[in-house]
Amino acid sequence: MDSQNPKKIRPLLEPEALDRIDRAILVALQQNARLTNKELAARVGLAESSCHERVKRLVAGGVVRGFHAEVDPRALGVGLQALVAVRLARQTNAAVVSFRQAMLALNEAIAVFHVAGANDFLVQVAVRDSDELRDLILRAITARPEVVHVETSLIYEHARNAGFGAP
Amino acid sequence: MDSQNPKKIRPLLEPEALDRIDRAILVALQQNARLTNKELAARVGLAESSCHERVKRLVAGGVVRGFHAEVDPRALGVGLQALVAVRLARQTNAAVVSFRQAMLALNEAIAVFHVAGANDFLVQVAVRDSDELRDLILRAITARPEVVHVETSLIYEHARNAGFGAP
DNA sequence: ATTGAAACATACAAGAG
DNA sequence: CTCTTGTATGTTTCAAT
Repeated sequence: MDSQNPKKIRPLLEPEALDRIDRAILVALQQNARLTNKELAARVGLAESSCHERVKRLVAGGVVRGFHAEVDPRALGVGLQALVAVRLARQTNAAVVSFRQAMLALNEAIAVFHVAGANDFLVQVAVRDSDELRDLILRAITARPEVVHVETSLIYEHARNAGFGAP
Repeated sequence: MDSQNPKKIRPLLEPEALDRIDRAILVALQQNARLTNKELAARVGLAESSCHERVKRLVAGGVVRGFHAEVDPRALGVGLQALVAVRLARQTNAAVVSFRQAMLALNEAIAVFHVAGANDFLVQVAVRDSDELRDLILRAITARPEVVHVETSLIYEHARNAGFGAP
């Protein structure tokens, strides 16, 4: 980890810290990304033009990575969710990359965590029922040669924190 | 679990299945919730007014739960994320509810999974550094009387699946 | 359900205080 | 940062199909 040998020249985002208003904007847009600039400006106590500028800066600077609609999985007929903990035989780069890609290629996968700990991956999946879950795990996970251990936990509830980054 | 004693009368969402166009709308809005209605209509091959109606229906019917901005945690100075697996002493309703609420009250918590398996909860947290992580866990999790076991996994990467519900 | 067009609102850019 | 002006763009309603 030599500072003279930077492996990744990352965009460095924002050297200047985000002020109180920026944070208020981020909190508001996390809760409702479809707020009009007008409403947003009123909430954070700014003129519309200033607010508009700030939002543009936050998006352009990569502070805001995107805007996403949250869809109820039950509406898509997949009311059963699970977290599948996976341990690989060896944590080589090739194994990690190929497993990760395979998981993201699954329509049933909602999110993939690559972690350091007892397991290597946690894959959040949504399926119709337990039959589909079993089938998915056997077909798409257990069957992979790099996988040596799988442990499944049904998800009762998945709550997101509304105001992340508030104070 | 008597069917004559339903604990929750849930909205029942949509009895009618979502058609191909609805799904296309959902996929598009998951990837970019800030698509203009105009662009969205063009993508799914509908007139603006029809598309607008459908989106309204999907939101009103609870199929779309909300629109959220995704914020880069590094921009907020919290570049270290972890998944904290927690086991409770007893899985009573009181213990589960109070632990859940306590976790969601933490600004460091991004998401809380209540699961069935070896553990009872998985809490996704974002902190500045490992010192803050240790402090958070000791102060807000381990210290709780209902908690009997905690296991922390650092998150190397958290990838979201773009087109959930595609086919 | 879907449509096109009118009526309304907003976003966005640029310049001045 | 705020205010303003201006224009382009987008949203929303509605009668008709």
